[in-house]
Amino acid sequence: MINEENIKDSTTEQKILETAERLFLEKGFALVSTVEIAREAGCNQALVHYYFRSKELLFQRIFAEKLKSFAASFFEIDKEEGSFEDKLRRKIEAHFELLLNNPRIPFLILNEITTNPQRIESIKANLHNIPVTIFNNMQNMLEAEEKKGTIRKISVYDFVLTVLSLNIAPFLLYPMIKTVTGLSDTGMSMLLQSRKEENVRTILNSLRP
Amino acid sequence: MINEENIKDSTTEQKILETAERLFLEKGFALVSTVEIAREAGCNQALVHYYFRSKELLFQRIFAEKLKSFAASFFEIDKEEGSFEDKLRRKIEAHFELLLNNPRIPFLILNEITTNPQRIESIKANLHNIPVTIFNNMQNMLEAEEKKGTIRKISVYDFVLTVLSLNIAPFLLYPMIKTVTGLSDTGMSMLLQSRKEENVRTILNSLRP
DNA sequence: ATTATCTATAGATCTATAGATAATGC
DNA sequence: ATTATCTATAGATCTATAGATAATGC
Repeated sequence: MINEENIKDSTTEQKILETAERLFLEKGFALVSTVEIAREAGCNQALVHYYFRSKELLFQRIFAEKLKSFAASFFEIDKEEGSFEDKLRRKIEAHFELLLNNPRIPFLILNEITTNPQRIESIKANLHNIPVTIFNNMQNMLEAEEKKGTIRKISVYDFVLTVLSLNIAPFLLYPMIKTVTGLSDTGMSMLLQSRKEENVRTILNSLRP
Repeated sequence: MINEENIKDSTTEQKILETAERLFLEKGFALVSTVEIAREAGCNQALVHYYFRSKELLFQRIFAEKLKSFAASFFEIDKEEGSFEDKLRRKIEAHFELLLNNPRIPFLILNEITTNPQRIESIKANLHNIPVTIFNNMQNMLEAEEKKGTIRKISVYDFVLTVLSLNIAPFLLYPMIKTVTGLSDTGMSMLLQSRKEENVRTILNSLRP
């Protein structure tokens, strides 16, 4: 039996999409041309427009998908049981794991939001009210723990920003860290791997009363 | 007595430099054209090249200066006396204050390093071996405290990355935070102001044994 | 004389589309 | 017939420079 997915993966359309994704993640929207996408995909430049109409639409499609993965890993409700600490650890690690598998997502999102602020609205629409729900959930958890005396008082916004800061920064700073430390690719992936644990420790420690 | 500085500030050359700085900080190198710089500076486009030869040279000049401020606030040796905690607090706050006064520096540096990796080498050259000295100093301080039992064991790299992550992220995420929270400019500057204290608390707390 | 400013333009992109040709599906 | 692919090109940039003109400093 032939796998339809595999056949489709080898079409020109799919190749253009994959190439565009790679290039956009590498350089951001503005620095990638449809000429370059076509060249790297091994096809004619007109085909990029034939399949995706415009550079903007091609980008939006990729961007929306990446944004969704990112948000999902961060805002997903954790249904599994466990202590506050266990659940928190799982949340941080799941988010960090997504970034390990998609290390350029933070740059793409940041770059696009900063240089093209009106795109934020489409982001908000894309996420619906998931963030609000999660913020509320998280706030309840934090307040409950605080009452139990197991953690210090902290606003849910500060808390979320701390987690986000610690998790995305190593990926944003990747090129700088690599140069300053002189580490190889293997060395860098070991550094990132150990950073996951360090972030969990830092966050849990910082919450203590 | 006439102030020469003020006269120079009003020259076309100075106006081009200031406009370019504002625009580069706002959008990064690639998204700013010399046409736009000239228009906003109120002069002819050819003048941008007359005074600065090329867009690249104009950018480098601005970039080098911004990078220097950023590095200085982070790597400056703290000569004042005080406890480990006091010195650390001063360091974190000084860095955060610089960012409050130059909120777009992290974006500029990050964007430029990511899209133009070979520029990192010039950065390294620019900083000489200041970072190494500071890393060593910091490591000694951390080890001494660890021996006293006042803080947990932590590598100096992890520690620096934590401080950097927490301090730069609020500025990088500024547009996103503003949209998600719906805060006004005043509200945002209050949030950032309180974030400084929160970062100090988070970092000190996270170091406890 | 020298420096500052402008006009005009060469040459290199880049996006998007029109229209021709080739490949594929009934 | 329909879909995929290519050639060619219009129209809009953008950077950088050549060369003319205006302003300023001796």
